[in-house]
Amino acid sequence: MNRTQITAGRDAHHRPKGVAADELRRHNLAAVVESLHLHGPVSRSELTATTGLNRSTIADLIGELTNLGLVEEGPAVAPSGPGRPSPMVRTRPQGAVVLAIELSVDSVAVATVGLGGHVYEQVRVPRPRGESAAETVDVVAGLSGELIEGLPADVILTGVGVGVAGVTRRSDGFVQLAPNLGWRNVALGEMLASALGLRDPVLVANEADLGALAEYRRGVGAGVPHLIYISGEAGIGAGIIHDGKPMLGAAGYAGEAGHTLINPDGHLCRCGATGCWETEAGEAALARLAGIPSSVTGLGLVDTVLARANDGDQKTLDALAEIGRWLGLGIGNLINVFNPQLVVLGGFYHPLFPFLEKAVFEGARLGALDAPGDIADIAAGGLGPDAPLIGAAELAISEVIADPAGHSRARSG
Amino acid sequence: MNRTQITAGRDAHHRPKGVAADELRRHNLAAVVESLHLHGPVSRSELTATTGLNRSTIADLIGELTNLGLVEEGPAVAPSGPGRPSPMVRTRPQGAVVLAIELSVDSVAVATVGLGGHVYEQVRVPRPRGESAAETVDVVAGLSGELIEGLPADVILTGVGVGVAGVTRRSDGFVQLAPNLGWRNVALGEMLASALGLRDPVLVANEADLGALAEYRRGVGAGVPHLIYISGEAGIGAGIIHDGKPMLGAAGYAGEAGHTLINPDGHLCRCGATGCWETEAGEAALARLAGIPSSVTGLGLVDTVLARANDGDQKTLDALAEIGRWLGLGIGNLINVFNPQLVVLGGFYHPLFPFLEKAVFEGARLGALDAPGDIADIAAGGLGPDAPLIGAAELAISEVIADPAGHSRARSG
DNA sequence: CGCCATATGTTTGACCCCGCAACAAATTGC
DNA sequence: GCAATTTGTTGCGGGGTCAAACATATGGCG
Repeated sequence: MNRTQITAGRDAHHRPKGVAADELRRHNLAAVVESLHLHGPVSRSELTATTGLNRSTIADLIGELTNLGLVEEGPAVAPSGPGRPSPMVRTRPQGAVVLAIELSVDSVAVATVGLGGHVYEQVRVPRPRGESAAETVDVVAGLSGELIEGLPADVILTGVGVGVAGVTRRSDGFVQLAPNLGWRNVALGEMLASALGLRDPVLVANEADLGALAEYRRGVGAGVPHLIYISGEAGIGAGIIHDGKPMLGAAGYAGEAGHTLINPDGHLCRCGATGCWETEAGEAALARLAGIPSSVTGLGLVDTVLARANDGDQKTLDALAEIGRWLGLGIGNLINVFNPQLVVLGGFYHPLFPFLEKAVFEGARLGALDAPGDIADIAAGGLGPDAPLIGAAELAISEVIADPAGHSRARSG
Repeated sequence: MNRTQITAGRDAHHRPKGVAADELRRHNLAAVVESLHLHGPVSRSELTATTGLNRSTIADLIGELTNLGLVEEGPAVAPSGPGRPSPMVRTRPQGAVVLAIELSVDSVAVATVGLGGHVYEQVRVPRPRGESAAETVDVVAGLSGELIEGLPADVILTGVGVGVAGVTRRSDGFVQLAPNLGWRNVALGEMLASALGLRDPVLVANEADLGALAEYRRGVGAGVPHLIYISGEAGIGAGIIHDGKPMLGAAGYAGEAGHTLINPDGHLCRCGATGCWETEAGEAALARLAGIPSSVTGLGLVDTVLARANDGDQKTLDALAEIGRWLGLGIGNLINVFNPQLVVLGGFYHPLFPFLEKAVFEGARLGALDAPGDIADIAAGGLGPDAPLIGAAELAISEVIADPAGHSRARSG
């Protein structure tokens, strides 16, 4: 708590800004690119319908985007009725390619992804628990170099997105605390920028926030404007999409739900407190209740539990029911506080979902009030373990989408 | 939890909309009105600076707003340097007046408020606990009629805002559950609309959401874009301002933090669950711990506690420390999840704040992670018990601000 | 008191962006 | 092969903002 810093924030009084005509153009260009990026190729005439803009305006916008190399037109397909067929418009992936990086507890992954979501290449390698930030950055830089080498010659690299399992400041990619990676106060954004040697900005975000973004844009939550993504790795993190936009809080720390108090008589958390949600519903709780040594973690733990559960081992099933119950109770809390339409389970909850489902729903039903509970669903993620990686790509691509012309200008200028 | 309804939401896939030129005008008119509404009179030249718009554009906008009766220009004041003095621009309160209504547990209040925040008149009367919705609406309609009668002849009434201590659906003002008012499934928006007999729309919102809005616009949180307002009445509610905008969730239920689980071994809540935050930190907990009969509630309870605390009664002080601790722990949870810059305490926490402060800060420090905790402050509200009432006015006035020309058109057409 | 410097309101013209209407083009169906 | 239909294309007009030139209102200075 800080009684003085707030005054600084207050000086930045909200002063509504006016907007000129070029802002209009930027907005409309972004609307077209976003639509194509998210929903794939559509005909010109469909674009006029969905955007509400005039035929001639759409023609003009597409012309500009074509010149920018972000979009191309193809032949019309399946002219279903009478009338002149409308050509299909699609993104040009090579017009804007980003490097996506995920630094997770047990693995790191790198991918090259183009506008529209085309994945050029993707690799994932294991990461030893306890590896230092410098070492991990080295590994990632190596992988990134290879992937960039492997790209076709005509692609334009335009940004880097990074997901990391820790408390991350958005403004500069500074990782305050990543207990499960064993990191603290790491200037990850800077380190990666210099290790990669690219002139593009490096955007660093929390893994759960990116999982949420990915599931919202391309997963089970596609088009659901109010959703929460629960990332179960060593700890628990939550990413929140509110009204179609990531909810980040003042500095980007929002969603640290793993360390909310849910059971004062519970177990000691590595954050120093007692009874945090993740001590009752997280990986450590699962190992503890299932009677598996705490040295078995990550994928090893999941595989062991999954094997035993499939064999019908009662102790394992009970353990899953118990952490499922706590998981559900915590989800109920989040439902009360955020009123989402959907809660998406990722991380190790994803493969275990069939065994957790019943207890999770019961716990959530118990914890949530009727009104918000009635409109909330719970589901396993649609993108599996790659959700945060895809989210990292989306994060970087969003910069291009937000200002297609400005971005290209900056690149050629 | 509902496994089917979500598909309906998904059909409403986010399709980015294009924007035409008139939207630009609306935005800029709104920017000017909002600036004047929030920050009071400013000179024309200051407006050009803060909005970033051109001198000539500002002149044009002010001309239109003057014609609409929303704004007027006065003589320049205090020309500090050389140069032609710039006339002051201020809101014309009578150009858009709203009726604000607050339905609280122990009292109801009504006010007439003009653009810029000018309060014409304001009344508050006690409300017996247990009064039915129909009875309360009757009382409020009577008070409203008197206040509207008392308005000057030239004012233009333009909307109604209502705050109610319950789980409220924003779209139609339907109150799902107001346990502390004793209401359930009340079509409050409709009832008030017909009882008032006005043609203006009636906007109903949760009391805590309006408290947050009020403290953000005119209270201790003025200009702090990430804040949480805690409303301590019979229960606990939270209103969230995120990035300068109310965070409402999918249906407007967001912020029901009073019923988040914080102590599984705690007390039974009237919501049916055990160990909700409000059973540990709410009014009932205070009475229980201070040894005051549960029949003493609301203001009576606060007065009793305050008197005893001022006398140095140890049992009362201990009770305050205990609920302060729980309050702080719950605030710590909210800080982790929302990463706010400021947490504002309202309702009965406001008068008791001096006795709660120490324990609240300790609890919050314990519950919050370092990173979000370092940038969060906790403070008593700046508007006292009237915060939700002022918020109700702001809610209704926001409609005018968002589209000044359109609103006037609708009125005269 | 008159002049200059300065800041700001006012007017005019230009540009950008979008919508509209007329026309041209491409397809279906008869 | 022709009408109906849908959509791309072109030219025009209007709304909105900006930039520049001009007009106006002040303070400072000699």
